[in-house]
Amino acid sequence: MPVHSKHLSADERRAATVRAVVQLAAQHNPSEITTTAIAQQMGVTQGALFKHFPTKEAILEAVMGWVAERLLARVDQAAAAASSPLLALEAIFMTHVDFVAEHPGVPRVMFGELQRAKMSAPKRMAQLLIRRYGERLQHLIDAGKASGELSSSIDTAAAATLFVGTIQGLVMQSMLAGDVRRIRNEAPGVFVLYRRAIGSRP
Amino acid sequence: MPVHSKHLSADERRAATVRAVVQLAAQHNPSEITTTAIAQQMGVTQGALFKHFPTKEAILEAVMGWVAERLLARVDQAAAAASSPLLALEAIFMTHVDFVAEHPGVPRVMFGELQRAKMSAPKRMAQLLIRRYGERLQHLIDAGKASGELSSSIDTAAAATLFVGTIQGLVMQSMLAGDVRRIRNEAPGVFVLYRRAIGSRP
DNA sequence: CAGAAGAAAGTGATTGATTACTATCTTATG
DNA sequence: CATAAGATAGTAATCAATCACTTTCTTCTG
Repeated sequence: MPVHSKHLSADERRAATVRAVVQLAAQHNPSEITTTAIAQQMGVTQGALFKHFPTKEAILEAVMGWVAERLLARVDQAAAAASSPLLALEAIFMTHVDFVAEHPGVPRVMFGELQRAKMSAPKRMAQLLIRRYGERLQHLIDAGKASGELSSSIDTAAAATLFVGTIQGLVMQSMLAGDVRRIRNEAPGVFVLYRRAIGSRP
Repeated sequence: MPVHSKHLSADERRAATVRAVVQLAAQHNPSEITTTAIAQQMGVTQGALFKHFPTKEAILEAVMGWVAERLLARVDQAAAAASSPLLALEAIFMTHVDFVAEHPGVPRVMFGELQRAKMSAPKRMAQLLIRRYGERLQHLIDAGKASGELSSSIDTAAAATLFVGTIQGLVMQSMLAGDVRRIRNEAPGVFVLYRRAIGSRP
C-alpha cells in the first residue's frame, strides 16, 4: 500500500480533489478557486485533474455530493440518538454547527452554488440537500407539536426556515469576525432563543 | 437640461453604474458580473466605465455604499415611526424584507462581498453596514427589555444575530424557489416566531 | 453674446494576464 | 509489459484595464 506515492488510484484522487476544494474554500472565495489552485493544493499539475473529472463543474458536483452525504449522515445520527423531537432538533443544531466549524469552507461553496443564476448540476445537488434537510426538520417539528413539546400553534414551514436561518446568521457573524471557530461558543445562546420561539409554554 | 443625451455628468454616470450593477445582480451571479456586462446594461462601452471608476473594485465599493445608505435610512425611518421597541423591530423587519424584494440583487452582492477571503474596500463597507445595523438592533432590544416588552433574560447579541439570520433564512428560501417576491408573503409568519423568541411572556 | 478653447465623457481597439480545457509525451504500478 | 496516472506544453476564450482618438458640454474672452 504505497500511501506516500505520487500516484493514486482514480478513486483516491477524486476524494483528494474534493478534500482540496473544501480546504481551499476555508480561506478563499469560491469564485477564485481555480483548477490550478486545486491542483497545487494537492501537489499535482493542473492537467492531471482532467484525468478524473471531465469539467470543473463535475468537481464542484462531487464536492456538493460529499457535503450532502456527510452532513445528512451526521444529522440523522444526531437525531437518532436523541430521546425527544426537541432534543433531536438541538442535537442537529449543534452537529450542524460542529460540521461548519470543522469545515469552514462548506458554507462558502454552498452559498456560492445557491446564488448561481443558471441551473447546474452542483446547484441542483445543493438544492436537494437543503430540501432533504428541511424535510427532516419539518418531521421533527410536527412530531414535537404532536407530543406537546412544541407549541401546536406555530407554522411548521416557518419554524424550519427559522432553524436554517439561525445557523446562517451564526455563520455570517463568524465570517464577519473572520474566526469561524467562534461559532461554537455562540451557538448555544442562539439556540436558546430558537427554543423559546417554538417551544410550548408552561 | 439634456435628459436624453448619451452624455451624463460624472455624478449621474456613477449613479447609473451602481443602478446597473444592482439590476444585473438580480439575475446574475456577482462573480460573473463583468465590466462589459455592466457597460452593456447601461448602454455604454466598457472602457467608458474607467472614466469614472479607477478599478472594478471601486464600482463594487460604490454599490455597497449605496446599499448601506439606502437601507439604513429606511431602517431608521421605520424605527422612528414605531411607538415601541418591539413594534420598531417589526417595522424594521418588514422594511428590510421590502427592500430585498425591491432589490433582489442586493443580498447577492452582499453575500458575495462578505465571503471574500482578503479584506477589500467593498468588504469593509459591507462589514460596516452590518455593524451599524446590529447596533441599532441591540439598542432597540435593550430598550425593549427595559420597558418590559421583551424578556429581560434574553441575550441581546444573540437576539440581534437571530434577527439578521431570520431575514437571511427567508432570502435563501426565496433564492431556492427562484421567486424573490414570495419573501413578502412568508415574512410575517417567520416574524411571529421571532417575536415568540424574544418577547416577554404573560 | 458669439464662438473659440478647453474640459469632460464616450468610442473602439488592444493589452497582458488568467481561465478552463486538451494533446502529446513520460513514468510508475500491478 | 500493458495501462492508468501524471507531466509538459500547449490552445482559444475571457477578463480588467489602457490607449489614442472623437464627440459633447462648459466656460471664458473679445
